[in-house]
Amino acid sequence: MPFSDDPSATPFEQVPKAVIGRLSLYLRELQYMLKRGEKTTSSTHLGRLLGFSDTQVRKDLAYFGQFGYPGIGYRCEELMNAIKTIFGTHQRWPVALVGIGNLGRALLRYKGFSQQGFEIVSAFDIREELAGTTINEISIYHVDFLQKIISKQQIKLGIIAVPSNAAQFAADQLVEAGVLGVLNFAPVTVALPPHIHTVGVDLAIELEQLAFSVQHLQTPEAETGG
Amino acid sequence: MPFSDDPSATPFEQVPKAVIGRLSLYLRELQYMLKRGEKTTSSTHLGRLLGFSDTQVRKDLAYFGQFGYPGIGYRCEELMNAIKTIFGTHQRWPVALVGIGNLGRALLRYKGFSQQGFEIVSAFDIREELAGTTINEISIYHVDFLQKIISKQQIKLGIIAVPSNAAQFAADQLVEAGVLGVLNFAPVTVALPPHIHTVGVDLAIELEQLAFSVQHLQTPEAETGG
DNA sequence: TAGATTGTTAATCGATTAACAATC
DNA sequence: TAGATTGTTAATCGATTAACAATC
Repeated sequence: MPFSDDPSATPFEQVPKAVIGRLSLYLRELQYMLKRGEKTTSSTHLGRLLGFSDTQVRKDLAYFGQFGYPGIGYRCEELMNAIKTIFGTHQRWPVALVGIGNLGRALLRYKGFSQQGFEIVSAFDIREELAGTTINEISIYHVDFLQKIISKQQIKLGIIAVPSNAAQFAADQLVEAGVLGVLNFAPVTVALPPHIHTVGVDLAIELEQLAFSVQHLQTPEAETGG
Repeated sequence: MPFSDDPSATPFEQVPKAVIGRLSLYLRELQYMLKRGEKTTSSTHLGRLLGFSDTQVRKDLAYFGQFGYPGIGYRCEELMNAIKTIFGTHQRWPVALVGIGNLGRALLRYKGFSQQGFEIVSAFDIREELAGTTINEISIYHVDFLQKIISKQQIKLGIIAVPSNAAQFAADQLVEAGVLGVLNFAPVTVALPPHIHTVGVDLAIELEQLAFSVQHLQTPEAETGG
């Protein structure tokens, strides 16, 4: 019964960043396989679904230990659980959201987060009239209470969905409240202390990448999947 | 007056994919600089804002030609225009949206697209009751009319914001209508012909990446910025 | 057994960085 | 001029791929 504290596992810092991105995709596929009642899969099968080579799938997983059975492949449920453990999403992560505009509202109602082990537990906006209301049973507070509430709830992940000119302020508030990871949907770079992790998602940039490819590239290999 | 058809430029197919991602970030920063009235910048300055080295900024730009002035740096407006030309966003791209749920509605109201040269010109949903309505002045049609409308409007980029189980159908429809690039927000991998470009944005996966970093990584280097 | 498939090593390929002459 | 900064080459570093013994 191999696992992520396998002696053959590579220290996490030495795992290429791209591997972590693909790991999420493997997890997603495994979850669909399980829904369809599939018990086992293989590196070839998983790779074909996602546009990667079988070698790459095996190598990626090998960074974390030995999960497969020669001659058989991988047991879907076992591998899914192993990957969830690597991400820490076998347990629930409470998340805070700042900014209840169009995008913020959509995020509050998005089903996909809870399916992957994340739950937005509190939301904040600067507009007084939103304070005290709820969306999808999630309470909205005035941003003045952000620090107190987030530090009390020991929330470690925050989502920024405010206008660009408020993004740095929102990020600073989150960090002061003890958040360690920030998912930033504002199309602006925020400057944060070195120990804080940031992922930026700029919706227009995603289209830009696509526009470049469509114009200039002939055959797309596997493009960004997450 | 250097430009992207510079003789020193590398063929687009040989440009590393990661470079294109960073190019979008350079463009975004340049636009903010211009708003602030800054006339010139340098590879060091641009790099520091984004967490890249000056060498990397210069090397990235060098794939496309010579845009800088030794001893001076880069003229913001000139470089911005050059990058826009590379992306093709000096002209407007019409875009189609499929799926008017929470996320679709947010995308219809999102200001960021038009700022970067994209415009959602038509939207589609399977629910009869939405057909004929508009959001943000964008007409919503029944998905039965998707092919006719998109091919007539010669739309080349499509956005998928439907539930996972409808994503493959939506993608197929878009491709049949002549779309060449698909931005997919459904948390599922869609299978498409080899000449079609896809970018997948899975909101939960972004949080997963963050969760991994927060748990296992000490000092984040520059993380995904777009 | 034969066929399938793993985990791992070594070889290849690609991307980043350091260094520096050329330029303003 | 001296200081700043580019574009580019060569060296380094990192990631992917091919090959294959081991296993079921």
